[in-house]
Amino acid sequence: MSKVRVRFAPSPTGPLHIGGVRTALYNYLFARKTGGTYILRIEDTDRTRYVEGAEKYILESLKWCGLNPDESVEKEGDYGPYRQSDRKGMYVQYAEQLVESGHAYYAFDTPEELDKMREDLKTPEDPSPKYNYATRGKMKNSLSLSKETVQKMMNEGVAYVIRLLVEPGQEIHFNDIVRGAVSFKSEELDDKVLLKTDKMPTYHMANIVDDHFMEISHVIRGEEWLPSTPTHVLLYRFLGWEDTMPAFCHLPLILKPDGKGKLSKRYGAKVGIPVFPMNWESDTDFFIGFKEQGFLPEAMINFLAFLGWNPGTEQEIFNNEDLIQAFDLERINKSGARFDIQKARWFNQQYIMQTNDARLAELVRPYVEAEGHKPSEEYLQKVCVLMKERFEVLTEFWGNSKYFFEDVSEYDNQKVIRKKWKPENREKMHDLKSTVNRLRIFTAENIEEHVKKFIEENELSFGEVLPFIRLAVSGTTKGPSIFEIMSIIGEDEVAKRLEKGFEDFDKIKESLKNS
RNA sequence: GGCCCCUUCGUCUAUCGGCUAGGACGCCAGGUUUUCAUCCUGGAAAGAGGGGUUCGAUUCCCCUAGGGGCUGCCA
Repeated sequence: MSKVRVRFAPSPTGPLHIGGVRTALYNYLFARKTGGTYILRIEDTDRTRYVEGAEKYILESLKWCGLNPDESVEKEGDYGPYRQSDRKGMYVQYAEQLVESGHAYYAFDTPEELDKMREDLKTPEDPSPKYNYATRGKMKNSLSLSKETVQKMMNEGVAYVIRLLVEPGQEIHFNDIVRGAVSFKSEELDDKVLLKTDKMPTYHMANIVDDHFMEISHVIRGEEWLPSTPTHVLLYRFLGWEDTMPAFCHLPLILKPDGKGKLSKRYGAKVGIPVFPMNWESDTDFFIGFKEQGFLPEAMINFLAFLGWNPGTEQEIFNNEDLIQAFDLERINKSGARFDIQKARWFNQQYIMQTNDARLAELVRPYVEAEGHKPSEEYLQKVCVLMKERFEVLTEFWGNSKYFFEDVSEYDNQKVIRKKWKPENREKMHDLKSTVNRLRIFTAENIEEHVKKFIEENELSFGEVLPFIRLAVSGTTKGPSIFEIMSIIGEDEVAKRLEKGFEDFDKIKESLKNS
């Protein structure tokens, strides 16, 4: 087999959708698995849809995801340029070549005339008439007009496009790696525009020319391209490139989590789930990203890899290297996969738990600093040790861990105060505080030993004491071992919080009683 | 509407003619933790329907139904 060269070819019309990220991932994985080359090509042939900043966003997103291309606009290889607008001059000659060989023709119809044709020919049976063998004779093109008229219009500079001439009565077969044999009848195709009036190619023309000259071996792209693939096969054939035509691999779509349909950006915004790798902000739009929602790129990639593919084993956690090893185009599923944010969160939690303390501290630090605290590296890492299995996404870290960094201002469990707090034990609790505060060795083990001993000696129960130490020190009844928490926070701070907490509990109990 | 693609637990999926249909997420119950999370154990939960082919179909074929995609001088 000749060398594997694959490309991810997004269009810079906005932020890179999560489905695009998965397409990039599968291209990347396949290239790495086969020792091939993974290329990024920017498909910016539609100037009307060009969005400022989108290309940069795509590049940055891929970087964050760890899907760095071997060749791209930032890293030119031997097949450049890697931006289609920079390749503009290449396409015209092949479009012209197709006209000369009788496989394409000039068409002068204005957008208004096209609309009119579609409107006039529309019937209940055929609500969307095509520009094809049946209709092209009625339109203004070099097939329906006389040579002289065409020449005259060209001389006058009348705007024209070049359209592919598709003859009816043929079957176009091709093999898809995911779907197997697929075939279309040529009369179902339309005479697709190849070259637009601005001399820019359409996707159909550009992707064939570029894939050919970039020596692309496999086209791995979304299923939405399946219906236009026969047109692409025809283009390879008419250009004389069919013998080196790439293999096709059409990926199943990523669907909405609930009901039906393709996962869209609007939908994601509506239900508050990320649909983009990173935040996107423009004059008109704001979309939240996985990154800003507290996802680790490895977790997101692992999750995405399993949306439409699986290794056939029961292993689910795959790092980059594992994915490359296990990946196989043959094991990609045919049907669309629903996006399940819950599962994505589970993957993220798995990765957080696996992350070493130093890196986790680094990941979590921005959230702590955003709250105005600058803990030492050592301190933050200690907190991470205790908290790492207690949050699914990074953004939840602060809410669950703030008592390590600042005083307790409120208590999240009033019920336990109302039911179990005994003001008559106040004196004993005060003694407990003093006992704890006197400890010379302030380790979790030592605190635990002495607290338990104190409880026994004073004929208290764990239930009367432990929840209140916890609540006073952390403001919540949830969390890691209270003795570990105390040892990290330190004896002075602990004494202060116990004192204040016990006082607060008395007041709260009193006010709850009255209300 | 037409064309193409798809169809196993709620969701992601395993099964390449022998199935007591396996795993994961989520859910429920129990255990560990006198908290929470983690972890462990158990549970409920599926091959759209109808025809074939076959000794035997979730698996192969056909039809129906349902879903999705495409149907632009957008990609």
